[in-house]
Order: sequence, then structure tokens, then C-alpha cells
Amino acid sequence: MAATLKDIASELGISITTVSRGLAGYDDVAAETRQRIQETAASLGYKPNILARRLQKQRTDTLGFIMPTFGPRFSDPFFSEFIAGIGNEAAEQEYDLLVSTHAPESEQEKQAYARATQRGWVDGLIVIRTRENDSRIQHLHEQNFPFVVFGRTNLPFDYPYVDEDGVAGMRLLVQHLADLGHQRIGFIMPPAGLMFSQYRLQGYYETMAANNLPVAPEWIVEGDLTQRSGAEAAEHLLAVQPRVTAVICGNDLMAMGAINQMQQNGLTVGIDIAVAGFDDIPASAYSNPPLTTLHQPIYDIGRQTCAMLIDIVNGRAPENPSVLLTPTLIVRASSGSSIL
Amino acid sequence: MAATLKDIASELGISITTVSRGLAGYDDVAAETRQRIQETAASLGYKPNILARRLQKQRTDTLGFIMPTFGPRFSDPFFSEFIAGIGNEAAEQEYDLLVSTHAPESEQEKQAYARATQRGWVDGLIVIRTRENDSRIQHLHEQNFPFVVFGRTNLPFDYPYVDEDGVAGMRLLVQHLADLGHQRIGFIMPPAGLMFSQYRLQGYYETMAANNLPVAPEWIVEGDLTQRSGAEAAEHLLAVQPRVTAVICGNDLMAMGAINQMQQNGLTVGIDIAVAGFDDIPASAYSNPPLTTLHQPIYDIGRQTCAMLIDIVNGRAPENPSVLLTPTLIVRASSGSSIL
DNA sequence: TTGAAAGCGCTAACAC
DNA sequence: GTGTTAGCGCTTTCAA
Repeated sequence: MAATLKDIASELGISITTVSRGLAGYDDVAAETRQRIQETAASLGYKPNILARRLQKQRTDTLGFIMPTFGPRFSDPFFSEFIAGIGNEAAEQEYDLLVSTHAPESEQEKQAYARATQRGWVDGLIVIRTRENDSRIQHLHEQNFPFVVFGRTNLPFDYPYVDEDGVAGMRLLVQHLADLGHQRIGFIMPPAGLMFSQYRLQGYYETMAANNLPVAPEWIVEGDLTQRSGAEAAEHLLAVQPRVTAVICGNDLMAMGAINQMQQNGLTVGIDIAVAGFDDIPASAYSNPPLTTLHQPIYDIGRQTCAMLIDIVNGRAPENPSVLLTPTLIVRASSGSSIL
Repeated sequence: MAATLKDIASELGISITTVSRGLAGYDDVAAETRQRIQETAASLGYKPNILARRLQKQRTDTLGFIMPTFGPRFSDPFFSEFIAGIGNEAAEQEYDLLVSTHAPESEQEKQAYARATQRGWVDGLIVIRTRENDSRIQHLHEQNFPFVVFGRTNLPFDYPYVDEDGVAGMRLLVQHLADLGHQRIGFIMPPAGLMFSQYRLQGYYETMAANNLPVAPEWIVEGDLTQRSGAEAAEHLLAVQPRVTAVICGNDLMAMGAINQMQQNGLTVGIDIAVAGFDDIPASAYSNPPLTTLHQPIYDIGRQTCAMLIDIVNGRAPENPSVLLTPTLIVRASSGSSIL
């Protein structure tokens, strides 16, 4: 039912080649012929078959993004914003975006990467939520397949990435709390296997040390980035005596869970105890109390990551293949005021 | 560099056809031949070119999802969860998911739909956030292109959809507040152009009337689904005298903004004033106070929508092409207790 | 200015 | 069991 070049050609009694060129706007087609071709194409409702074109051109004009999702109730505002960023950049540069979702480190995820690097699937991949010795990056590197990472990993070769400087971010945050007079600062860290956890943890240790503040092992509790785990971690932290006076959370979602738990325990967050997050998701400005956090420009990071990938798949060297952005400290009521 | 069937064939001195069949596991290939084919394929690192296969088979095994996004800071947890739902269902049934993002009603969105219905792009589309006389649905219907909608619209023909019963949901919620003794109940409605706003508004009117409660026009303020707009709308509502004693918000995000604003005005939400949302995003359980809301199983809706679409693109009639789900009322502290 | 022909990589009907 | 042939729809040399 859908019209092809062949249909137009036979309708007009000319060759497929000429039709193809006429439609493509080549100037070696007589103006009158082109005119007739375009009219016929329009009347037949011709639409090029993108698959055929791609097979011929040997490129898909498609980018892939394999989302690591945890469990069924996967609802992290981070991802909507990131997808909007890469999606808009891709659309502007006329690329399609293929998205798939898999549990991290699962067999399915491996297969998804194996498939994605087949010819004809996508021209390049975006990788996020890096892990230690990230096998995805290892694989892509070995296959010599184009990719850009949001995040870094500890593998002994170079690869293009955009990342936030977690160490610097935590430095700002810990220093802020230390300046307010806090001495016992807990840390609800993100899953240890994620690279950004390590940077944030490192920043925490470094800045505590720089302020001559000791760190008790019980002050560090691991969560899984959800509100629920933040609440559970807070429960553990509060049981440790002498109690911490401030708690830094590895992301805003956990911070919200932690705040909720503290409030249920009768504490007034921002007065009895200080809490801070990481990410500055929109909700953090509207929580009660509003959340002190580190702002990351997720949308822009998405755009930048995508733009870099498009450069790479087109054989252009990215201007800067190792982008490191420092998060901005956003002070709100949850970290309270000086307790000196 | 990548090996093709041709490479394997010439390596082995046999025909491409035999290689193709050997790899596909047809049983009309000698076991020994198949063996050799597979070994050579493995050693050459053969991976089928998906584009060529799709061109031949005349199907893309890909589904499309065009996200309506508003502004750069687009960060709605609803979408992560929905994408996880359709993504997982698609993956299980071996479909790819093509995602693009465009501002609703924009020229780009129109073009995206026009492109998506070209042959070879995707086999079917998922449409969400329906609007009045939704031009997307009109277009897809006219083109006779396979699609499934999450939501409904007011067009005079049938189409497959999954939707929440917004009228029934609001009935539960308004009744809950009326039962608590509230008589002046405000409504921060979602954008009027969205169909679900109309259902929710209708449910609000109907249930107010059923309880013999009058509705003042000033009690209805329109927001844009973001926290910010919820806060602004609340500010307007609070200025109206006599003051409403309860406020229903068209989604949880606006409810959080509204709560924040009320608190800044010195009100204790859940005591001085009741607030409720719609969606039950994970954050609503952890807000302060926790939010009374209507639960929608977004993830399952995503899966169901996607499964229905896959049925349709395969020419199977969906079991039930018009699924209407009633949201569940989740009562939390934000709606307080009886004020009788 | 136009057309014939080859080819992108794969599948499948049909013949041997 | 295996090969020949045609074809999916398009682009692009090369000749005319």
C-alpha cells in the first residue's frame, strides 16, 4: 500500500534513479522532471523507507541508551530529565534514540549490550551509572564501539566521558556543615559498587580529615538510592550514640526518606539535626524543610553527553573528551544554621 | 571489518543461503555443515546485520514512544516509571523502543509523528497525555497506523487504550474529604487541554454536587503539573475568603508545591488545611506530611499498554481494547482527620 | 539530463 | 542437503 520509488517511476515512465535524485533535490535533474516527480510523490503519499536508506548508507542515525533500572517501582526523576536532555539533543541533530531498560549487571543487560554493538542496531551508545571495573565500558572498548559515558570508572584506558566532580561536591557540602559547627557527620552512601559513591565517599573522608574531624565507621550506612532505603539508613544512624548532628545523603531521594524517618522519631530537621542531599531534583526545593543539596545540571549533562557521542560517531574528535563539572552547593533550611 | 554471511560462505566455499539456514537452525542443513558454519561464524565474530534482516522481513520490531516534555527542567518521576514499564515489556517480547521528546503541540512533535508513521521506522506507537480532539490520535487513525493510547480523547471513533478512571478516582477523594466534614474544597487542576484534567474536574464537580456542596469558581485554579505551579496556585487559593479547608491537586507534584506554600504561610497541613494529590509517586509517602493521594499503577499501565500494542502490530486482537482502571485511595496525614 | 546496473546484507521460494 | 535466483527499497557510480 505504501508507495515506493518504483511506483513513482513506473507511474511517470522514468527510471528509479531519476526519481531518487529528483526527490533528493540534486540539481542534475530537469526542473520540469523534478516538478512532476514531486507532484506524483505527493499524490501517491510517498514516504521513503528509512530501513532501506539506512542499509544502503550503512548507518542507523540512531543512538542507544540502556537504562539501569532497579525493581518494578522504578521512579527516579533523574532519568526523566536525563532522557529529555539526550532526547532533545539527538532530535536537534536528527538522530533517533533507542532506549532499553535492564537491571544492572543482569544477564539481560549483557545481552542488550551485545545486541546493541551489532551492526545496524545503533551508531553509538550512552552509558550511565558507572560501576567498578565497569564491564559495559570494557566491552565497548574492546569492540571499539562508539560510546560516551556519564560517569567514570577505574579501567586502565581512556574513554570519552562527562562527569560530575563528586569529590569537589562533597568537599563543598562537608565544609559547609563543618563551618556550621558540626563534628559528627554521618553519610548515607549510595551503593558501593557505583563509582559515584566512591567519589562522594572520598570527598567526605578527605574533607572530614581536612577539618580534623574523626569518622566513626558506624556513621557510614549504605542505601540503594530510594526513599525507603534512606529512611532505613536514618533509623540505623539515629541509634548510634553519641548521635550524629548532621547526615549527608548520597542523593536527594534518600535524603527525603531520611528526613521523613527523623521526623517520625520526633526530630526537627534543620534544628535538631542537619540533613543534606545530592542532585537537587526539583522536589528538593519543595520538601519540608527544603533540602540543602548539590545541584547537578542533569539536563545539560544529557545534552552534552549526547552531543559528544554524535561528534564521535561522525568521526569528529570532541572538543573536550573528559568533561568534569563541579556541582553547586544549594543551601536550604534542612542544614539549619550554626550550632556553635 | 564486520563479518557477513558472504564472508562465512566464501571462507567455507559454500553458498550464502546455506550459511543463512545453518545459522538460523533450520534442520535441512547437514549437521556437519552446520557445525562448520557455526564455528566459522564464531571465529569471524559474525553478527547479523539487523537492518538487512528488517528490510527483508518488512518489520522493524521496534515500538515508538514520543514523550511530551515541557521546558528544559523536565523531571517528572511519572515518566521514568512509565518508560520502565513499556521498556521491560518490550524487551521481554523482543521489541526495541524508540523514544523521542518534544513539546506538546509543537511543530516538531507533528513532524515526529509524521516521520514515525513512515514505513520502516517503527511498527507501532504509544501515545500518552491525551488532549482534547487529540491531533496525534486523529493522525494515526487516519493513517491506519498501529497505536495504543494511555488516556482517552473526545474523537468520534474507537481506538485501543488503557486509562485510569479519573472520575471514579476523584469521587473517592472528594467523598473522603466530604466525609471528614470539609465543605469548601478547592481544586488545583492540571492544564485544561489535557483530557485527564477534564475527567478529574468532572469527578470533582459531580461528587461535590452529590454531597450538596457548592463550588465557587475561585476555588478552581489551573496549574501546569509542576511543583512551582502548585505553589503559585495555592497562593491564589489561600487569598480567597472564606478560605477553603481542603485542596485537591491534579497531581502529586503540584500537591507538594502547594503544601510547601501553605507551610510558608504558616498553615499546618493536615490540621489547618487538608491537601491531597493524584498519582501516588514514591515521594508522596515521604513528604511532610505524607500525602493523601490516588494510586495509579504506572508501571503496570506501561506494561499493559505496551503488551496491547504488540498484540496489535502482530494482528492479534487485544483481549480488551478499552481498559479502564480505578485508582486506589491512599489516605495519609495530609488530609488530616475529621473536622466535624 | 537520464538510465542501467550494482550493491547494502539478508531471507525464502524453488530447483537440483 | 545445498545452490540459484530474486527481491526487500534505496543510493550511487558509471555510461549514454
